[in-house]
Amino acid sequence: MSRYNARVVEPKWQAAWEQAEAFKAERDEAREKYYVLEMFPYPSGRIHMGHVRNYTMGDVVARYKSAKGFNVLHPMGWDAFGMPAENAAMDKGVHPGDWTYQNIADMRAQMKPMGLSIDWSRELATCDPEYYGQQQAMFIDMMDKGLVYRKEAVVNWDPVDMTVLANEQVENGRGWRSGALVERKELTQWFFKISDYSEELLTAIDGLTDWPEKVRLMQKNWIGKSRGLQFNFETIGAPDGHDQLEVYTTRPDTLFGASFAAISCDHPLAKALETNPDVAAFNTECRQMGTTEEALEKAEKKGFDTGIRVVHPFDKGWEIPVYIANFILMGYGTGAIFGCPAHDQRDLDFARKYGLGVTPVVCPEDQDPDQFSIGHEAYIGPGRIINSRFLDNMTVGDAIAEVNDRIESRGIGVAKTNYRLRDWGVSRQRYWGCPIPVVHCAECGVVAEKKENLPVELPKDVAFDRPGNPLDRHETWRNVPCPRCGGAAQRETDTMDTFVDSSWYFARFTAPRAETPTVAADVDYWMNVDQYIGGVEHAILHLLYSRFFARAMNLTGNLPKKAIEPFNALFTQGMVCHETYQNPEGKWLTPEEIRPVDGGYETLEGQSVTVGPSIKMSKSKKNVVDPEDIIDQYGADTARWFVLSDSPPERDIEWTAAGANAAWKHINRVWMLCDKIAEMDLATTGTGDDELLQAMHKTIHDVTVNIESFGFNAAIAKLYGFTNTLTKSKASAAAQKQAIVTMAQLMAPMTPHLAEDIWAHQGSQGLVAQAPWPKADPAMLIDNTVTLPIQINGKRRDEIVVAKTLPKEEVEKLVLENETVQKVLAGATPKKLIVVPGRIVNVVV
RNA sequence: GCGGGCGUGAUGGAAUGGUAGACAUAAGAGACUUAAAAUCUCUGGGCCUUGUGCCGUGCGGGUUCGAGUCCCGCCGCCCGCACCA
Repeated sequence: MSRYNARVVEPKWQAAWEQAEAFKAERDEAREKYYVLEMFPYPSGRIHMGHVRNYTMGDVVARYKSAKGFNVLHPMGWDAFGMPAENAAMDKGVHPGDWTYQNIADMRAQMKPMGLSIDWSRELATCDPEYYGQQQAMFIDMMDKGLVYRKEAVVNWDPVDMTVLANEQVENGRGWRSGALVERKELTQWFFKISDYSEELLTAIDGLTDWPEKVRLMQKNWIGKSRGLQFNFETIGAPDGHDQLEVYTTRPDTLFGASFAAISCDHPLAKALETNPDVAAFNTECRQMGTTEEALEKAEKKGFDTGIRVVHPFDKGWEIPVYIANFILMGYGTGAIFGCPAHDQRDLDFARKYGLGVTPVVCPEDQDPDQFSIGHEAYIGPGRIINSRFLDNMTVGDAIAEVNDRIESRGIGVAKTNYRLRDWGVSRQRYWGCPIPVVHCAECGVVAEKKENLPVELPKDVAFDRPGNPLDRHETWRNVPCPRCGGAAQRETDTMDTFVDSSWYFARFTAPRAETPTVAADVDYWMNVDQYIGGVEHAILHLLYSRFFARAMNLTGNLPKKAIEPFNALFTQGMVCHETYQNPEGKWLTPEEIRPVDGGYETLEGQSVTVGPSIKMSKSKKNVVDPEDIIDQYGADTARWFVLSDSPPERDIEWTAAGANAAWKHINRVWMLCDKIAEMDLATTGTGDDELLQAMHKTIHDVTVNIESFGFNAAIAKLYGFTNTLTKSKASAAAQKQAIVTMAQLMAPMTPHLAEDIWAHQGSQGLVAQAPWPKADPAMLIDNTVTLPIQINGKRRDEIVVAKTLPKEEVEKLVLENETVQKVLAGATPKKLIVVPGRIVNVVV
């Protein structure tokens, strides 16, 4: 009897696949293609269990689809630009490029032993000039099509480090390195006009039927279409040029409940008032809040009474105070609102704080309008309009229409559809990103680089010993002739958001070495991505930007019309979690730093260990398990089997040593079974061949259905079940051999190395990786009899076994003859008898 | 704060509105063994009055012959919030 040794077997089959070029994807118009893609990783240098789970899922799909006869494309690349490389440069003095390429080499070396069916010949990194040069070409094309523009936008500014900070680099309003209070600063930045596509991106969501409903909802809410009214108030006491204040509201029906107006601290009027030191101080305070919407919304609502008043559009004598408020965003609507505290919680909180009036103007149907008042909760539901003169007694909808009509007919405003989606700011004041291929010329202005000069490569000789962007101070790189007039000019030193890099890599994979961004024949054949797999944390930004970019690429001729929705199906997988451990001092401990004792753990030094909840694996909590260690110890198949087995793919999975060990034991059990069967004399007869083969066909059917529907854990449960059946079977050698070979095929997407070894051990020809998927015989799936539970008043009390084809009347007769039913009925007739054929019987008494 | 999701035994989870707990882990008992490991077999939601019993899918209501599943209201946890990737 031989034992299964993953350490020997796995590299052997990986070499066999490589030699057979089993996963090389070649365009072949005669075959139907299938494109599987997992979200490509950031090259941090170490793979983690989240990667293992993600790529294993993709690999199951890729190997399954390949067995089903599809021409599969399953590539891998690196999302290689970004801040960590610059941080490493600052901390360790290494060049971001060297650091990144070393990490890529390390991670690739950790991934290869997983046995993924990846076409490595298509590997790319977004920091390859070969890649980002094509991205620059598309940027220029997009400029030509009017999809790119510049405008002022606010950034987090660290006044000590003299640098722009990312939101994650701002901690409690201070820069993470300097500790200085962060300011909001306005810079001229590059934008993509994603807002041109707001409506298109919204309506097209309805066509994404194979995306999770939650992701589609999140995108719809993010785009945030609203119908509203944009109109002008006349102002009293405002500086010159501000005799009107334009506001946007989605609730024009509440206009008679208005008790204040509020503007953003970045609103032109607020800026114009900064000659008043109190206003300047308040605005400065607002600007120290950070730029995230979250910070804005969570912060205590504060306002500053400007002393300016606006006149109610329907009552010349009604003056409303204008506040500068810290919760109004300049980027949404007009950066100014009117507040109706009775029907908006934020406005209500604000009004209570500053002692402003709260007049209810919408009364719920079941309330008496004379008694209805607002306490601590705003009323945002439907109802009848009250306290609103000509609007009284209208519905909310009618009142909105009426106010819109009156405002429009007076020419002081217009009903308008608004979107929450803002244009995509792509400028980053950093070195390690794709340079924006533009030159600033004193004569010609902003000029795109000539395409033949692409790529605009990042200079290698840079240093990070000083704050700021090294591109800004790199004289020879920066000073170049103007592409148009040839005069002295300067390169743009902003680089692109890394989301740009990841917005088209899936298209580049179809022709990764081409000298144009894409090649028509290749994108036509391979696009779209048939199955995209990644974390739900990308539900909005990455996926929405990619949808936009695909449309832009279509406009610039780089992508066919059919690919403007690039991902046919999307699956979002859960995270990998692990228990957390702390010593008595509260220090986090890794799973290697503890050992089990009765009912718990202790440190290797014998200290007691507090076990915390299972949370996402993270370096800071030290609850990480290194995939490399697991693969060394158990082999890749064990790791793959375990990350698929215990939890539904969309949900979080808890990594446990016991679970990994169980997966390993099972792989060995299957191998032993295979070995036992291989040693049987093929002429050996037995009993129960039919039962075994029926179980086999049912397993083929169940596993197939479960893989198709991403029920990998359920597929594995069925394979466990079939292993038990086969272990106990007394069937003939021929039937058992057929069963074990079929099982190898069914396991191949999850445990490809074991499957190959069983396949070879049973004397099958070629590779499982290139064998067709087994087919379930429909005739073998039908049971002749069925066990029917009998419920009495909805509770299961007994069961009967009947022929599957038995008519309903016959079933009813049998049920009424049933002993348990007779006892309960005691001679009476049931009130109701429900027979669901093949399912259940319910007797209502 | 806003948007989205999730919640079932000791544990991970299964279950087209139709037998709740498949499959697996931990635990217990047994077989084999000088012993241990490994392997195999059995038990495996809770309660009591042990019955044709009662309770049980985060909590409270509702719809239905029948609800883990559908609806309403809570609670808890997780993800995203536009410069992390």
